[in-house]
Amino acid sequence: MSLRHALLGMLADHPASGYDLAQLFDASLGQHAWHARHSQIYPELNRLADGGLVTVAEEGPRGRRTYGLTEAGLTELRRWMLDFPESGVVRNEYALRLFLLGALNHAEARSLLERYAQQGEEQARQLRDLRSERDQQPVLAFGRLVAEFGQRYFEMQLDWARWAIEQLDQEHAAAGGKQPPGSSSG
Amino acid sequence: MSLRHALLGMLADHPASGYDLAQLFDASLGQHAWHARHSQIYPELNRLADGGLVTVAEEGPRGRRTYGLTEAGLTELRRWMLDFPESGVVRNEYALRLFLLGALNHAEARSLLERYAQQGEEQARQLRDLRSERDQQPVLAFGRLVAEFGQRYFEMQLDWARWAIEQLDQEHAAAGGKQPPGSSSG
DNA sequence: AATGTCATGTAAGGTGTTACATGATTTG
DNA sequence: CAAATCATGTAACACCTTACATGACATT
Repeated sequence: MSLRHALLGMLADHPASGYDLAQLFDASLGQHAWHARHSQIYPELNRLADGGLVTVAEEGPRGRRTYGLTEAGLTELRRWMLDFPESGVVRNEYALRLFLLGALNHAEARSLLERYAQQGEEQARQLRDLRSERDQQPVLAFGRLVAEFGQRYFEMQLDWARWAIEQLDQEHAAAGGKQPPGSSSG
Repeated sequence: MSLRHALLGMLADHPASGYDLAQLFDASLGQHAWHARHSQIYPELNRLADGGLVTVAEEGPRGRRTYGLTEAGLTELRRWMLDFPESGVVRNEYALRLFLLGALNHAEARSLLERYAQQGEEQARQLRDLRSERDQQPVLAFGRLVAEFGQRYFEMQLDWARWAIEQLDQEHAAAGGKQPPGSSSG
């Protein structure tokens, strides 16, 4: 049940409404860590409130409810954060494609890897730009650390993709450009 | 619907039974890309067979059915592989904890980051060892590329975690060791 | 006044996990 | 022959997405 802990964690940083949290997922957490829609967020916030882990800190216009963490909520969040699991949920559609690269022929695999390289380059640049805007403070308290992680991740992706393309080209050349899809010269 | 493409992709490498595929998820794909249990795999294989994307290539003892890809299955797999989505599914319980680091105090955050460092070190070493066993050929055709990706990923995680610990310690020292949980000096 | 954004909710259906269930074959 | 592993399946429940639904407030 990572959704509830994601919500608790965001509220630990600062009080927010379900609407705010949905936007935070879209803008920040959702690309790399976890995502949820408002249809999942609102019921979960109500359950958390029923369980006494969060509380309505403020009511605003249009029925807006700003939630804050309770002591119990913070305790539960910390417990979960420090309970580092042997194997946790990891799902990544992009990484999945890498694992299955063998299904493509040389040209196809190359084009896929080039998109990985391009994506890595773009995203790394975006994060670098974001960080250089000194007046802008991060969305979450330790956003700086996370942004650095993201930047390093995408730089790694770029470097790796370039390396992988080289490998592919070498194998292709060695096989005389006749290598059928699925065959590998380990 | 990434599960079906994960299955198609694994079968593109070599024919396998539902049992084999479940083991492949556990041993390889599941840690980084995608995971599924046998209770999800068997029904999906039957649906894929009904749809003509896979076919029973061989029947063995204990009702074992070895599936292979059909032409239609390979076509669908390639279509999906090259249809690089703007935003795909990414879920990562470990990365989520990083985003929420602000909920912890200095000592707690430090201990979490140390575990990230340790995990990065161990996993990178494992992959390095695996690759140095020259006689051992990879599980999937392009397993070599994926292993390299994994190794670079975990090395990055290790380096980043060490850097993040330094940052944390510096902030802690600057705040005179009195920094309450949740406050950051951006 | 119309349009856009803010704000919350429910319902239906698809995806994924845990638990239950069964039996064949292999190994010690 | 006992235990482990191989091999497939179903059922109940939890989680997540898409679509439907409503209304308040802000902007033009």
